[in-house]
Amino acid sequence: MAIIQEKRTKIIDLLHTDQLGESVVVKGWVRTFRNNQFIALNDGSTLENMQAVIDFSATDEQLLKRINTGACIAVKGELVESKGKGQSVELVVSEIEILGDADAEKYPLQPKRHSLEFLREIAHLRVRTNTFSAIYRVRHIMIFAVHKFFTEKGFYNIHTPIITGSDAEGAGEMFRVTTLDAVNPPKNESGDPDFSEDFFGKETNLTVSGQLEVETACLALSDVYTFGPTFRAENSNTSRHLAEFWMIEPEMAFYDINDTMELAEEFVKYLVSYALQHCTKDLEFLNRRALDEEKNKPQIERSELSLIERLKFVANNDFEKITYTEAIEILRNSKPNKKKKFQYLIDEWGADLQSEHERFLVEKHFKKPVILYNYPKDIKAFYMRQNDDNKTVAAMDVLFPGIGEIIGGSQREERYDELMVRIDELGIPQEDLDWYLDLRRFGTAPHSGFGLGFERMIQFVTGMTNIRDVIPFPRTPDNAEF
RNA sequence: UCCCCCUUAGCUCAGUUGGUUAGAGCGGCUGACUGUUAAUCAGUAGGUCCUUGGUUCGAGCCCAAGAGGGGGAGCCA
Repeated sequence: MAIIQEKRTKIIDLLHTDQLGESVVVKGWVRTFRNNQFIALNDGSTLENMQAVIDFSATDEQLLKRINTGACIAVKGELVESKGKGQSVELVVSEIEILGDADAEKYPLQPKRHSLEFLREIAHLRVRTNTFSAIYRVRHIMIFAVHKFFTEKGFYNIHTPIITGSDAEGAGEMFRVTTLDAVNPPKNESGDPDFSEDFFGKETNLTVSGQLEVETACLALSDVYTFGPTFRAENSNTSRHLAEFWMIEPEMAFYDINDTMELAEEFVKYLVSYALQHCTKDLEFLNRRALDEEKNKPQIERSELSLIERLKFVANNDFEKITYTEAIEILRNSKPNKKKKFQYLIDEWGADLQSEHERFLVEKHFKKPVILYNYPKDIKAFYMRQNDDNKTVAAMDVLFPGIGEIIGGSQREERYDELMVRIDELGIPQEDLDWYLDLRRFGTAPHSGFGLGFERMIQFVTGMTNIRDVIPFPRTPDNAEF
C-alpha cells in the first residue's frame, strides 16, 4: 500500500507521546534537507519539526533530488530516540513518497530569514514559515479563548448581520453592497442611482459594527456578544488599521460604566493568560523573534520588557483607571507639554487626545495599560450615556503600550428623551434608527458594552508591529490581493 | 487624506564626485563530504539598476511624472 493511503500521525502527537519503537507515518512539508540525510519535516501541528533520517546510499538519486524545501512528502518509519542533539526523537525512514514537488529554483521561500514585507507579497505561502504558522496558531487559540471566556460567564454569542441597511452607527466610511450595474445604474427622477431597484430595494452596506444590532439581543438575553468581521472604507494607512477586521463586541444589561471597565480588564487579562498557558512554544519562538528584531534598533527604542515579560505583566497587574479630566491634568503638567515637545499641546479641557498623548500616559507616565473614562460628550458617539455633569459621557477606552486604543466602549443612553436630544443635535435621520429607539420605548434598561479590535489584541500577544501580519489576508487601501 | 523615506540578482543589501566590463552575503545549480541542526567546503550560473520622459559627450547615480513598498499623522478598533 502506498504511504499516501495510510493514516498519518501528527508531529505534535509524536513529540508528546511515548511511541518509541513503533512504525508511524508522517506527512508534511520539507523545511530543510541537510547532508543528504536529514529532512526537517513540518506539518503545522506544532512549531517543531520532525527529523526524518534517510539512508541516502539506499535511496534513488532522482528521488533525493526531489526532497526540496517546500515539497510535500509522506514518510514511514520507526520512531526512535534521536542520535543528534537538536531533537529528542526522530524517524528512521523505511519508505518515502513525494506527494508534491517544489521546484527549488522557483519556490520563493528559502531556508533563510525573509523580510515581513517580502512575505506579505506572498501571503498565500507565508503561512509555511515559522513566524506566520505561530501567529495563526495563536490567533486560533485566542478565538477559542474569546468564546470560552464569555460562555463561562453566561454570555450568548449573537451573529449580527454583515450586510446592513442601517448606516447610523457613524463609526466610519462604509463599503456599499449593491447588485446594480456600476457603469450604468438605473436612475431616479433626480438623476441619482435608484436603489429601490437594488437587490434589497434600498441602500445597503457592509457593517462597521454589530453594536446596535447586538443591543437588541442584550435587552432580552441580558449578556451577549458578537464576534465577526467589520469593514471600514476609511483611507487609513497605518500599521494598526485594516479595511476588514474582526471585532468582539459584548453588550451587558444592568452594567454601568464601572462594571464594564472591570469586565474589559478581566477579559483582556484572561485572553493574555490563556495564550501564555496554551501557546507556550509559539510564544517562546515569537519572543526570540522579537528580541532579534530589537537588536537592529537603537538602544532608546528598545522595549524594557521582552514580549513574554510584557504579557505576564499585563496579566498580573491592575490597569490604571483615570478620567479624561484627570488625564488632561496629568498631560497639561507633563514635561513634554511644558517643554512644548508635543506636536499638539494640551491647554484646555475638551480637546481629543492624540496618539502622542495616549502613548505618553501608557508608555511613560503609568507604564501599564490605562483605562480612560468619562470623555467630553462632544467628541463621542450619540448613543453614549450622558453623565450628570452634562459635559461628559460614560465612555471608556482601554489603551495598550505600542498599540494604542485596543478597546472602546460605553454605557449606552437608555433614556428615550436624552437619546432623542443627541440624535437631533447630531442631525441623524430618526427614521433610520426607529427600530433602535424601540428598545428605549419598550422595557428599556441600563446597559453597556465595548468593542475589542481582535487583530490589535493579536498584535499585542504576538509582538508583531504591523497589523497586516496578524491576519492571513490583510485588506488595506489599494490592496485586496488573493 | 497629509508628511517623510525606500525601490540595484530569487532574497537582504553595497555601489565613492555622473565616467571603462554593476558587486557581496544568503539562496539556486554542479561536485565533495556524510550524525546534520538556516550543515560545511570547492566551483558555477544568474541583472528591464521599478516604469516613462528629460538633462548630459556619457546616467544605477541628476531632474520630472507615474507605479509599488515602508514609517509617521489623522480617523478609529
